[in-house]
Amino acid sequence: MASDLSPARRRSRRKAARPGEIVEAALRLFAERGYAATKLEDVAAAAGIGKGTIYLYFATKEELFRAVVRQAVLPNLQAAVELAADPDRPAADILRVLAERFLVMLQSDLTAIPKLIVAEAGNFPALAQFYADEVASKGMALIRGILARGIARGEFRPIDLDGALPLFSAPFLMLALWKHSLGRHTDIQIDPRAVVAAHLDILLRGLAAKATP
Amino acid sequence: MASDLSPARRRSRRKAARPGEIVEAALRLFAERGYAATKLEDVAAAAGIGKGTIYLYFATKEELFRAVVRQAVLPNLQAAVELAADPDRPAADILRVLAERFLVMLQSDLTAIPKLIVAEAGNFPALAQFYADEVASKGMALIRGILARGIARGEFRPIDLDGALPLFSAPFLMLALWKHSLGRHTDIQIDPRAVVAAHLDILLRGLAAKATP
DNA sequence: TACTACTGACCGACCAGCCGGTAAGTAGAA
DNA sequence: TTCTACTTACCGGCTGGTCGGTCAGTAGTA
Repeated sequence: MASDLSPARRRSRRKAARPGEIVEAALRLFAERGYAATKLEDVAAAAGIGKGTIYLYFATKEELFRAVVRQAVLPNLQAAVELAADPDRPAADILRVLAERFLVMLQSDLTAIPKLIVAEAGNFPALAQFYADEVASKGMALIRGILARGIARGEFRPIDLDGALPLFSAPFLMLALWKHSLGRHTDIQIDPRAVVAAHLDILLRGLAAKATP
Repeated sequence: MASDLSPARRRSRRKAARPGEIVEAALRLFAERGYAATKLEDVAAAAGIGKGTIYLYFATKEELFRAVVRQAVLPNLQAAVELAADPDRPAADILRVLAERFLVMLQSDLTAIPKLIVAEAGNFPALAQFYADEVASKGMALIRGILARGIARGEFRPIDLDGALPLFSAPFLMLALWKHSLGRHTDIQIDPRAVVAAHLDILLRGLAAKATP
């Protein structure tokens, strides 16, 4: 990464690039160790800079945390909203594409964000609220819209929308958490592709209006 | 709780009861704040004793954590295993009873354990491994058995078992995490009963062999 | 008096945040 | 091109506060 400490390049000025590098390094370490157990000194080392430099760009550790969450979350959410807006696609199709995109995201550290939020919600109420409003709330509205459209068009049978809302995302959450916690410490193998395939298979069949061969 | 500090009753406590009281208080605080952010001094206060007393029963904070997890997890797991062992019940029935039991557990703080494990797996590999082997592994074996039996009997259609394994528990995990993190910091209401009902409805229909009216 | 469950002041390691100092880079003059 | 004067990104040793863990002492019991 950006950690080439060779004296030559060390002091090069990169004011514009620094914040992004720091956030990236912080995400990596937060994902691995959690917020409390991550030392800013280590974040600095991982970013290839000195500890003091972090404070040129972020006032406190907490603010760095907020930046990490914001940077990781907002672009992806935006993309998902746009996808779902397409009024011509069948609902089942949209769900499949969303699932596909998740599998790609699962390669990166982005999916550690839910783990961090879950762990630290109690200690950072403001951050929790931000996430609840910006991500959870919008995400649920998104799914609700897709399901409602599917029902309206006769793709899906009528169901209790409120109850069904969390069901689409639950397996994705589980896969994300697994990857960044237990999955690292056991031999049990979970194949995300298989899980997602089974999920779509069972969910779409469970939702389907009467006739599905 | 156990925090009656009236000098009269204070010393009359018996050695046998202490560990359980401490573990109970610790679970409450860990659930609320997470492991790192919980001070042993506060645990002691919540248990109505002095800080030093904790060290009469637990060598370190980490060992107390392990005790909390063990005490919260093992009895419930045992009960679930016994339930699933009943060879006469239809598979769908067993899943319904498990779901029902989860809703009861959700009233207590026990469901904060997954949150703690997810958050701290990276920092306590041994604990993560314990949980992976004792809970995740056994839990998955349990579900696998139930699904396999359902398929063998023609209740369920044949599906990819490995992929479908995590799907049953995913919504429960989500409900547990929601209750102990985001749910505390937002107005969004999620009704666990409705989610579980929708889950069983959709899952069982998605799994069902051909004929389901 | 002897015993023991318990206490809480204290210690030391740890780390977020600070700040005086360093040197990379720049611009203007010659 | 080269020198000098200046700016500022960057560094890392230090401090103050926090908290896990200790232990000499207290109070209840027999």
